[in-house]
Amino acid sequence: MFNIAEYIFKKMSKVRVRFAPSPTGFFHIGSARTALFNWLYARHTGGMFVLRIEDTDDERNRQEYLDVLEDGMRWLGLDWDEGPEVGGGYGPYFQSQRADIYRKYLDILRSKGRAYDKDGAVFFKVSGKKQVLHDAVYGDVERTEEKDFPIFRSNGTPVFHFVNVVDDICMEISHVIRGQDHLTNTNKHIELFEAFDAPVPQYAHIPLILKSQGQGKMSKRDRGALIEEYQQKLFLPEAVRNYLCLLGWNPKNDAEIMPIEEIIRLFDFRGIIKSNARFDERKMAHFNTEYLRALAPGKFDALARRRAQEAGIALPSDAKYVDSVFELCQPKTSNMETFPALVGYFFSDDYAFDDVALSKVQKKGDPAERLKLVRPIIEKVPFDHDSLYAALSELAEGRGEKPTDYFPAIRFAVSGQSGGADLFPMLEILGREKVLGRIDRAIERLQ
RNA sequence: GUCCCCAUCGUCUAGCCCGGUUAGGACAUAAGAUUUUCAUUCUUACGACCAGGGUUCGAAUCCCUGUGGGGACGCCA
Repeated sequence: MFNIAEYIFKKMSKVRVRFAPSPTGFFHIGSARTALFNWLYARHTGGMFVLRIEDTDDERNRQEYLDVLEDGMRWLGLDWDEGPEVGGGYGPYFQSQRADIYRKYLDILRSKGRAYDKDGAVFFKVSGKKQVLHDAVYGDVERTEEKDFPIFRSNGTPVFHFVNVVDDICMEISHVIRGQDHLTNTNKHIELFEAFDAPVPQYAHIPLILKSQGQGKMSKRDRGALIEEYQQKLFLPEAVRNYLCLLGWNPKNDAEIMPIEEIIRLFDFRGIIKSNARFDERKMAHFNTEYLRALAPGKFDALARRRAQEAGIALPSDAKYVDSVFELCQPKTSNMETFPALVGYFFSDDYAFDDVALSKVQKKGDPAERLKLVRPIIEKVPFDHDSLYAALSELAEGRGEKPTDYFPAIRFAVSGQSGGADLFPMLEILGREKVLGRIDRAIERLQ
């Protein structure tokens, strides 16, 4: 759908936002959410999303750490318009390559008498005036920055507050969307912008993500805190992204699971929440399940194969067999972590008999007895749903029971479990011979 | 310690700006219905306006105080 008004609006957009992480070797969920909100705002307004790397620490193996970050962002679908790999007219996009620029800007401050040396470092002289920050989320916040602060260390390297502001000026950043932990730092930044006679960008501080349990904000060590975890566990990135959108933002219409295009359309500062949000891995898991079940079969198939191989399941060369198993099990899949257990018995006769499952099955009568009665049916009756069900019904009726009374025992014999794929399709996929063998083996083991 | 921000079910939140709702939705939990097993789905239940003062005929909504939670005060970013 082409909307001419929207097209013109986006062409005229001067919005430039940036995500400026320092490569630490981790991609924290809070950082990811900050990147996401910047990206959403850029896409909503038709502006530019800049990725700038704050790599001032030379000690680290930058490439490897950078890869984690870039992989994570690509995985989440957060493509940047300017920055590493893609370039742009405001480079370089690595702070480690901008030393000359920082010296130049330091000279400006010196010439204005706003910078002075102390203990070998360079300090910025604050105005000491009360300032009002007009934050797009928190409204007007009054505060005074009282202490001069260092902008160059005694080893000659520039400090975060300084480089952050200088880069934002150089890159013509129009909106700064960042974590609420920077709210009180903003006074330092405004002081700096004003000292350079540069326009202060529009700020939008977003709430922090708190640990699901205990005190404080989410830290690297908390479970579920790293994007890498979700990549490894084969979460669907769309699900993670969708959940993250709703942590600290709300579309005000009760919608939760929705396509990213819809979120981009609805995203605005008005919907951003002021209070910090606690991370809920259960809700996140629910989103993942929903997305998994709605996934196009071809995509699910690829994911399933990857997970099966990872789990050491030897998939047969018969692609039709594998496909039919995955197709049958997709609606029962809640996550890819436990997926191997869901399908393992389709690919190996060496599957475990689950104790908990067994006790459930035993509540419906002695499974060994039931299997003995079922065996002749499996052996002789045509191996299709209608015939098997009819024969099972007849058997049950003769004993004053229902056919479903026999389901759990059969399922358990064939899969070692009490739940999983639909029973008859499962039997048909496995085939008569295998089912028979498994029933015999189960009778033996259960006696 | 100083400063800043926040405050609705266990959790994420709508409602608040512009006072009048049986305070709505989602996750989780429980029960029931549907189902040819297991699931799904559907229905229902459970469950909240932090406290105290104002203002008002009337306060979740406006004001103040307290309490609680979070954050910032680094030659970290």
